[in-house]
Amino acid sequence: MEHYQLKSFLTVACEQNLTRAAAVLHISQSALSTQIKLLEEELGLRLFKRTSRGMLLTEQGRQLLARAQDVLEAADKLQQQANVLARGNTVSVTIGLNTDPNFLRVSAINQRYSQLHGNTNVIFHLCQSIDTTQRLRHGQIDLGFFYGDNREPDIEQTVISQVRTCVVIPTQLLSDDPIMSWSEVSALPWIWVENLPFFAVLQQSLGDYRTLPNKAVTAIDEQIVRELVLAGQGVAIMREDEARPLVESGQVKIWNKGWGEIPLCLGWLANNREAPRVKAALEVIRYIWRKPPSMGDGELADKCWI
Amino acid sequence: MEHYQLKSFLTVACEQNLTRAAAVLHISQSALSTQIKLLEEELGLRLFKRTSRGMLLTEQGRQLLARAQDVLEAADKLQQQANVLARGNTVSVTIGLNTDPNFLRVSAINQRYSQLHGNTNVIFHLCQSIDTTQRLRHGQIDLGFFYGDNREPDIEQTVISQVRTCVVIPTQLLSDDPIMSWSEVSALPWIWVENLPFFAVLQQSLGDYRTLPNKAVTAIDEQIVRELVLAGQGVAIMREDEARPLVESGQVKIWNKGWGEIPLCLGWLANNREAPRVKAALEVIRYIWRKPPSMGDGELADKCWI
DNA sequence: ACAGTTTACGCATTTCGTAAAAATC
DNA sequence: GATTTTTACGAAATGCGTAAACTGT
Repeated sequence: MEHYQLKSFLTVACEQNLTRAAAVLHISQSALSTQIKLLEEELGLRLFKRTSRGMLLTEQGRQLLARAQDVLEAADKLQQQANVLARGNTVSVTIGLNTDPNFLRVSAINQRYSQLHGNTNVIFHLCQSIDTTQRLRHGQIDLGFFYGDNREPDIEQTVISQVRTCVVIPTQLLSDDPIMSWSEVSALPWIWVENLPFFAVLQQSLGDYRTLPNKAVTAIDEQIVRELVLAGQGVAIMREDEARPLVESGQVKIWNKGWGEIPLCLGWLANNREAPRVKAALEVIRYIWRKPPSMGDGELADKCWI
Repeated sequence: MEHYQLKSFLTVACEQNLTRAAAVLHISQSALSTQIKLLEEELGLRLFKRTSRGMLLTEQGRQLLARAQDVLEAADKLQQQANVLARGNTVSVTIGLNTDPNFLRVSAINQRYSQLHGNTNVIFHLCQSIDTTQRLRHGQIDLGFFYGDNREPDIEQTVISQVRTCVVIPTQLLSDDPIMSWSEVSALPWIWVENLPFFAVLQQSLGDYRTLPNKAVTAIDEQIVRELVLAGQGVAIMREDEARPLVESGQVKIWNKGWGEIPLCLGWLANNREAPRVKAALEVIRYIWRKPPSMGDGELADKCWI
């Protein structure tokens, strides 16, 4: 799957016609045809429905086009930032986020950090728990949040908080019986996230129940889990705070035996332990996470619009 | 700039050594060497410093690696979602967001939407104002937010709100004189966002002052603007609500002649005017945006953690 | 019959690998 | 002098274009 294939995919989707798209891309129809064909083969599905009047996106193609555009956009940004970097520059402390910024209180962290250390500044960067170690080692981030334990010799860590997780069941999937056993729940379709250590916790608390859940769909990230749960596609494990609004709107129920707890940790390179920016950031984050968030406080307060 | 080059870039950065990286990638050292060289030439900067012990990321390389990893991650997600789509599926209404979800009240929108229409669900997708039209036309999004006016025959729109914008000046760049004229401000370095129509508004309100600001840096998106402003790299135009916490933390001041207002619009394909999911979503969004957000309400209420 | 996509096949470009040269500690 | 990157060049692979075949309206 190469960049030029995605660009072709996008262009064909726009033009809805191979001939015109080929003209736009300044290549021949036949070359474009094989590009699309190879891309479809690689992805293992049909992106377009071929009609006598042109190429029409399939539903699958429609959904993947959005993702393809994400890739192209990210690549654009890379190119543009390269242009920018050919001149200006910026130095700062960089913090990796393994989940949504609001939950991690980035706004409060930034505010306090820059109050205490006016000259430097914080850059937040999204990255999955699983990548944190790697990104720390190569200096892309100075500190990083991640779930679970991650004992590696060159990385130090501190537990920031315990995150409560729960099993959410879309109302569509509920049986009449209000009480469900693990065997009943595990038989339902599950929505799975690769590389997210939430399930290990559930397994612990369930103890004996060794049955593995029935993985119906493997999702890509937490956001997609939310989409799929809302669509009633399956049961999933979510953070409690994320599940709450879904419960309140009546779309899901929480399975009362499915509660778990997982540590939210903050890690940094042992070598950088004494670096001022790291020490400072660590102190700030510990301070911000000492107290639970509440209305008049932290991330909520400075999101207020009035 | 192709996918395999970025993968090579990442691997070399990880291994800090061409020879090892080549082994990981199952290609020869020489091939890898030329790949990196070509990538550097294309980007117009040096990604690595060559030492006798291997390849070390430059500061520019470090920053670009983060972006490259974003691209690779997006590509991974595309591949994974393709795998998912080879089986399951989901149907829903999709809404494009041109700026941060919290500001656009996605949580409140989702909550009300799913209360009223339990069977469908909302999928939010980030996309720049400039892309909204295109994404609407090709069905990637059913409705989309964008800034400013965008009169096109096949797209209908409604003004959702007026967004107040202001000119923020990092304290580092302030002169002693508390009152600054446009010629003084425009002479400062500016941080620019391609494709964001904030400046047109400023130009209107300033009227006579035709001097163009001194564009020091062209940033890639709003998040980077924020980073660069915090780093004191230049003056920028931001949404008022985004600027407020920066002002409160004393990092920037607002230039009092720089206030502007720009419409936040919601658009949809004229052809889809009667589609139930579009009508329903439109109604919900209008309702949510009728009243200003406040503490007990909407996006803040359901982010509460206690 | 027409507008469009797919397939076949030779050609051109790109990329790769081997091996030698250059650079740095 | 050991380790590592760069350069040179022939070989392999990949993508491209022309032209013919195919498909549905």
